[in-house]
Amino acid sequence: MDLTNTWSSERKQRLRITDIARMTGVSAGTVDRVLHNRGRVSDEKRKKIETVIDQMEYKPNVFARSLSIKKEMRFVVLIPNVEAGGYWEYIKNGINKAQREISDHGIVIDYYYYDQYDTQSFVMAAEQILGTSPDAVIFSPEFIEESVAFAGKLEQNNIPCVLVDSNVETISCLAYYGQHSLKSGYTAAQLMFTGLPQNSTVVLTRAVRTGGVASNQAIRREKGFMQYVDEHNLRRKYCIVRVDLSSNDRAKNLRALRKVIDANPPVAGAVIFSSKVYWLIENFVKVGLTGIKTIGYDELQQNVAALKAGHVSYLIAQRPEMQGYLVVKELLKHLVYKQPTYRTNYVPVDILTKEIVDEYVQFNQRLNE
Amino acid sequence: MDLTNTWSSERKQRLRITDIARMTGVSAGTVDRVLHNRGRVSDEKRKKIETVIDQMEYKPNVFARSLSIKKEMRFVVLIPNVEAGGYWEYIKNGINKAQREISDHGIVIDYYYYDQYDTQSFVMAAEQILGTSPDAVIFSPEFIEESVAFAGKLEQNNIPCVLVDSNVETISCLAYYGQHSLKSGYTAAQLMFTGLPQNSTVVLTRAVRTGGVASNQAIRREKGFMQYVDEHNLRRKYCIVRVDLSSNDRAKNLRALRKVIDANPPVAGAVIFSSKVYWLIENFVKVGLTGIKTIGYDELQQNVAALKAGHVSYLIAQRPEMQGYLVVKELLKHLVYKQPTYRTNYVPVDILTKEIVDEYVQFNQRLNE
DNA sequence: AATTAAAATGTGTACGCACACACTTCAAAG
DNA sequence: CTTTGAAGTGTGTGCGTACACATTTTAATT
Repeated sequence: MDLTNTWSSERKQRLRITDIARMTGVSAGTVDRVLHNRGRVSDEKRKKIETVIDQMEYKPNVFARSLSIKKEMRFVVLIPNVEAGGYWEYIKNGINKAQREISDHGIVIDYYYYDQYDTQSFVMAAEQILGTSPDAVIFSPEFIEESVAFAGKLEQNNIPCVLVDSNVETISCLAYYGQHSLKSGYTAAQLMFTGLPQNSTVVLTRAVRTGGVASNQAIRREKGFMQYVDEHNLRRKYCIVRVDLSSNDRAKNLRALRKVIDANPPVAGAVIFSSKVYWLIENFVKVGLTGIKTIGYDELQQNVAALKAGHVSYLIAQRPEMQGYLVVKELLKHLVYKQPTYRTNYVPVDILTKEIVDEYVQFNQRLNE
Repeated sequence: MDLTNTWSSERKQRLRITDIARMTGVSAGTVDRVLHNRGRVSDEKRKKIETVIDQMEYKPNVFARSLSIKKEMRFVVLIPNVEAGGYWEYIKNGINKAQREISDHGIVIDYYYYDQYDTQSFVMAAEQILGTSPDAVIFSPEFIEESVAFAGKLEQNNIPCVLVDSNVETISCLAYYGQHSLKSGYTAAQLMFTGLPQNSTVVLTRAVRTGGVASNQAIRREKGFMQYVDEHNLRRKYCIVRVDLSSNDRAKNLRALRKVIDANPPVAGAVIFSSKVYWLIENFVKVGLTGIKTIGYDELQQNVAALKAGHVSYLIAQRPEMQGYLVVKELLKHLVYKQPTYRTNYVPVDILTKEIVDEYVQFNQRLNE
């Protein structure tokens, strides 16, 4: 059965449901039932309609489709507290952009926050969210066990969820968007040791919670970094020391840093496995240590300023707005458009230098307008 | 006049045109006239309506809007011949993605191609395009003078145009998307010389047209590269030699390369300022030169293979699908949605290593699905 | 005051899809 | 031969905007 001729002659527009109906001698309702597998159609007509749909490659008009679908759903976002200019503000901006796009579907997004350094705050927020029975949840699994538990309860209640920034492989969710932290750490090492004078010291720093635990991301980044070190037998050529920084006691941090630096001259490089290099830099200035190779993460305004001032050699970035945006879009794809999704989606490891950072930032900004 | 209360109580949905009409005691038609500045509305009512629109931040439903707009337009694309697996195929894939999204508007895209090495082919295609009076043109201004002339004629005929990949600042067009070639060349140099043993040779190669002219992009990249060299006084420490490669005579290229390499030992690095590093690598293998630092451009499959095999040290990429996609979307923004656009839009300089290239490629692919 | 044109405003329909509901057919049970 | 209910099929309306067209109001002119 070749229907191409019947068709193309009458109408150069795109194939509509009513066209298919006319061509197969049925009504639009029947075609609709076939398209959505709603049953209640005789085998004979179903096959005929399916043939036309396939042969003529029917694609629904997305605008009409979106207009007529009214979902009236509520998505909930659970992320660490958003401080102005901090990493999570970028993620949130991306989510906001997606929200603007989908608000016409009748979808609203509610935010809940937790304290990155306080497990209980996460557990309580999660509890609270479950009480409101949302249609979907977006969250960042900073605390592994608690996140697994939360995801389990969501699954029990048939609430789909997606992960952002940090990944926990054992969680069965719709999708994850974030960076391959191991590789980003590996890359940091690559940049650090290329051309670095031998017999010098490299300082690794991490932010730690009370109890001395670093974040998932920080741990994996360091692991990636050390993987490079070991693969290239660099422990023999360099002295690599780690300093843990706490989020509250700045004076103590400065002392610890100073001690390590004084004990291991000459320091030739430093990395911070969290998003606040600019703060590390401030400390280096206080200690009187300048002109060393420094690597940090994320294109926060203050980091970018430090990069452009020459105090930071490289920033490794991870398109946070994109992460936030895509994570929402993925829910839409699944819940509204019923399309398949990928579970694990790595965002690229972006390497920034002072010369190319401006275009990077501007590009992301314009994309997010 | 505060209308918020009147409103929020009756309806929690988004504000519609008919709501505004009801609230101001007019019909939807009048509101529509105000929204689109079509005149034919008394000052009194216009002001009243405008007040409500502003105060209540009316935003049209994009889906309804898109559905009712039927533009029936034809965009024309003029780019260099697309070879399978080549750079332009990526740009085209991005354009295709945009086309899929906007085909529901009734917009079609026609392709015209020219030979990158033949000015006349561009001129003739341009002529031909003008004859079909398209609604907009997307093109890549490889040949500067001829492109300026083309853009001038388009302007005379009130046909908006956008530039992709290569920029010509004197052309007044709606938008340009592409990479800041100077900075990408500068970055190549940075990567090349960091950690490179002194008193060695770096080979720069370019593809040239008949007549010995290199492409805009290649010229600017080399300029950026040499800018870095001069800023860091590297001519004293390194021997930098250039080899021009022609597109047709491969045997000759090999001889030229061999000659330069033999005359300037030891060669420690090589750059190719066009998208076919993999081909340069093949020649190096033939010459018996391996283990040197090599830098090339664009994530072509063959380049990626060479990168992952360790034959290429870095690739510099420029999101070609994104360029193609955004350039079409920019036309839409202007012609259909009448929103303002930016003239110059630089795509980031992406630095790829063998470890992170996979995520980069996959991310782009999924975005382009 | 009547006529007429222009300005102002209202009405109705198309856009294409989704879905509720009404209607028809038909076979099995009474 | 009717009744009954399920399976199969068609009709109609809403989604919110854009725009053509019809209608009413206003102002200018005779």
